[in-house]
Amino acid sequence: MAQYLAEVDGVFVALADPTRREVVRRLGRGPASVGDLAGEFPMTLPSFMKHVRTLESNGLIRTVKVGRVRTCVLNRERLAVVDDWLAEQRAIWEERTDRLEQLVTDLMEEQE
Amino acid sequence: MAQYLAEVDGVFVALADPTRREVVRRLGRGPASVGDLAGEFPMTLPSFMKHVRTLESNGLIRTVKVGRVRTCVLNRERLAVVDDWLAEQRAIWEERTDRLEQLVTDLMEEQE
DNA sequence: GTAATACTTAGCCTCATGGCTCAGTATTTG
DNA sequence: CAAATACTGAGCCATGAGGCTAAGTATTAC
Repeated sequence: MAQYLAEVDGVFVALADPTRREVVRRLGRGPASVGDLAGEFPMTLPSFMKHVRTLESNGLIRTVKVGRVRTCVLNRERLAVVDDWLAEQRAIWEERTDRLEQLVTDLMEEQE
Repeated sequence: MAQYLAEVDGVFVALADPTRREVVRRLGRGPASVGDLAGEFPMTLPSFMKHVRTLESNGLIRTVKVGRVRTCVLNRERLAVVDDWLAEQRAIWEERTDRLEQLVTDLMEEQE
């Protein structure tokens, strides 16, 4: 469970960076080499590689090196961590019988 | 659209911190004062307040101060930003006709 | 009206993040 | 085999995030 928490944290942290989210999006269209991916971002290769490693160490992508080219592949199942977290939030909300926040929110909007 | 990107970024950044995710979860059960929320975390009130402000400025919660007590309320709709992002990823994936990554992933697993 | 409560503000400190350069290493290519 | 390619490793640097203390303000309680 502490393990689980660490995993959730890693995934959210990995996705908190716009470059990394863009890599995930790009890899959604299909695998790509580090070099090709890097070409789409305004930074040097070593800098970009850090993002690749972050994504890989948090399980969002997998990579393989063949010859001198490292190919990156999206690990779609990993996005389920985010999905699950959202589902959990919804479940907590749905447990509630009252809907106090709606009331409060409405009151707050009236003040504007 | 740049506006949209900034919003997505803010929400992901806000959720990248475990304390803030926990606050979101806690507020899912109902509104709470800053003091009550802070009591659940091992940090000082000023430190905790920064998290509250981050959540509020990124639209994940709303707060109102009545007398000397500031009450926090979850803004559930804001989680849709994450939901939408995930849906977008799924849509990108589903556009694809081939399923090359599955092949690559399978090949990689065989190597282990 | 004094004291306690519940934040707020200001300012400081440390470490992690994200970017860079420069110098490898390993693979192709010509 | 020499040169180009595609990373990789090491190390530096600036910024910002997240934590702290100390002091201040506004409300409420006694």
